[in-house]
Amino acid sequence: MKAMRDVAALAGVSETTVSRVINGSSIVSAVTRKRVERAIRSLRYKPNLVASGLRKKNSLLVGLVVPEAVHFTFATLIQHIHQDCTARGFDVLVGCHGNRPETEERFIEGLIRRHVDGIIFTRVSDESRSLRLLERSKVPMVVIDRAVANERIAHVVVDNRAAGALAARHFAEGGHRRIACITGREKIALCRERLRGFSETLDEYGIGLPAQSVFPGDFKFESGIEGARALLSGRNRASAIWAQNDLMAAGVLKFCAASGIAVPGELSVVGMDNSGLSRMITPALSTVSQPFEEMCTEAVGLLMAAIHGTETYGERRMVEPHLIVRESSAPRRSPA
Amino acid sequence: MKAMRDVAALAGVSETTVSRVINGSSIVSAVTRKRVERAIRSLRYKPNLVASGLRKKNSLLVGLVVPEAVHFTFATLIQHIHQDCTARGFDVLVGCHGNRPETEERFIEGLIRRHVDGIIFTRVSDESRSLRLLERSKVPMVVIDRAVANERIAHVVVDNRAAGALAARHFAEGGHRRIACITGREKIALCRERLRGFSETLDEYGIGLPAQSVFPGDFKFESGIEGARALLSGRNRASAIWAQNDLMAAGVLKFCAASGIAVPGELSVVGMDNSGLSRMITPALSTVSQPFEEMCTEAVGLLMAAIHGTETYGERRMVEPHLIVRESSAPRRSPA
DNA sequence: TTGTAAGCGTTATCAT
DNA sequence: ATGATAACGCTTACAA
Repeated sequence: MKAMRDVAALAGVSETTVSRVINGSSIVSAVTRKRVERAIRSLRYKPNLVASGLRKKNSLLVGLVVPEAVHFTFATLIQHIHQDCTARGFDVLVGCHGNRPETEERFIEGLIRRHVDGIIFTRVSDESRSLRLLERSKVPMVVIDRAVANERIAHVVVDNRAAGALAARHFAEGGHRRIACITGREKIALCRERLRGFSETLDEYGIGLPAQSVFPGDFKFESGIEGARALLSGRNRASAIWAQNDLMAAGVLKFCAASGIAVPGELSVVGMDNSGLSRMITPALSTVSQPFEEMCTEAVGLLMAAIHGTETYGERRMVEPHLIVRESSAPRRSPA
Repeated sequence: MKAMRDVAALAGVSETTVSRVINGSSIVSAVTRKRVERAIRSLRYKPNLVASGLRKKNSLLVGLVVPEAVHFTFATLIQHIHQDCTARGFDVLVGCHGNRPETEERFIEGLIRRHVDGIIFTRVSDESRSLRLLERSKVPMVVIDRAVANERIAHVVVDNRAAGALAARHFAEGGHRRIACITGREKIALCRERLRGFSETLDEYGIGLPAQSVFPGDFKFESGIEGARALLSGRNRASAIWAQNDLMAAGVLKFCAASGIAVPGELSVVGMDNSGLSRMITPALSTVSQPFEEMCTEAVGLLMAAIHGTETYGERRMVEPHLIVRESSAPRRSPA
């Protein structure tokens, strides 16, 4: 691979001058510039980012740590964050921690060794151990999607309480009274927030949410099926279920299809995420949409600010979810 | 950030010795080793991979270039390749080209500047322009999933002809005679291969595949809907449709649900990929499964061989698809 | 077993 | 406007 030295030799100038031409850093006469540019082209010279990174103490690299890649939410984060980062000249190093704290920690440590310029981060859960590691390392970082309130870390989240409220209000205004919820793992703060918003809004309508109407799921399709089985068996079964993500809501629909329960005739179902899935299944899924693109833009914006020296500790960006009503939810037909 | 020099000073040895302790490269006496290790811990020293990479001429970095992240196939590739690479000590730089040749080229060029150790690559299409760039740069690389026969590049593919054959045989043996196909973009060789396997297998059964029974889709959900509309309208409509991916097959099911066409009663549908979606929709989708995990293992294996100096130009690994029959396909009920 | 010195390919500083 | 030189943080001869 050709180096700057070769270009300098061919152009008959010093390496310094070549560097100046490439970086446009300082004034170079028009003639030398032409000569250097010609030499660069003819040698097909490509600057070595490793060397310049070592010297300039940057890497033009952003580390993105997510739980997994095969998952609508995180695939979407990868997509948009990648988009915004490359638009600003940064490449993206992706790490999946598979919800294992050790893996998360190992990965973060690797990013630090690699001197990435910044990190965007969806943690395993409240139990994540990487935080102090990161605070010590002084690498600019932004937490996205799974944040914990009152931490001294910049973070971007959807208003999860509002998300719960949207679903609750939709059901309550539709005349539903026997309302249930399938949650994600309790160790993840946003699941508690969503449930809180859901529950307190039902309260406002004078509708209770007894413990047996809350099924503890894990964000996976199968737990939606299990949740539906639990919430729809026995007497006094639910007439409306909010699943805290679309995958579990799809599980509910699957259970209903298999059990001959009409949706939305006998049961209204709402999910969350507005994943591609929600348009594809039948009936099309009503859902609480997260503005992922906006979240990612905010996250990358915050990170870039931090990279350029702005203090962002504890900064919080909260974006608003909205309800998308499709076919899986409807007002209650007959009175309770 | 602490450097080796600080460790050396604290331990009272030379930087060389510190390096030796860290790399285990050469013999160090037990006592010095202890001293150095203690110094490393107490300073929380982390080796700078940029500096060592510059010197050792490696980066422990693999570039993975795919069309997009929000897509079952490519998300799966990201997941497994990431898994296999990190297991071998490599981090993964992900780039999405969005099926734009310029973006693809720009991204590849960036990877070369960054001196990644290897590249795994799903090209835009047969029209991709990055190939000569890569050949010149001598960066080890492996093409996955969208390969073109007879290129002097290592590649890993599923046997796409066999995939088409599996679907065709399934329909033919089920007594279907009016059989149709929704393809992906013709510029992608694997779509032509799939169609070829499908068509020639139908031939073996004495079943024709007239041009109007082949709908040119684009791998997206919507084109599945359009394809179904086209193939199921008019007289003599298809009794079986193979969509070249699950997304389009889901579109077909959506169209049927909306049009009151019973699946599999009136129409059998088979997809391809065995995406998560296929289990979730109703009826559950029969599909031709690609062994992604195996493909990724092969790809990473090939790449690592190349990185370690083995010549892999033109090497081809072909893995076998298999048919998964779920609810969306069944033998024809009544005689033609 | 340990250390010295040179070098990886850039860029920053200081001269000229 | 251009160049010489040192430095970024590490590893690898080579020497001791």
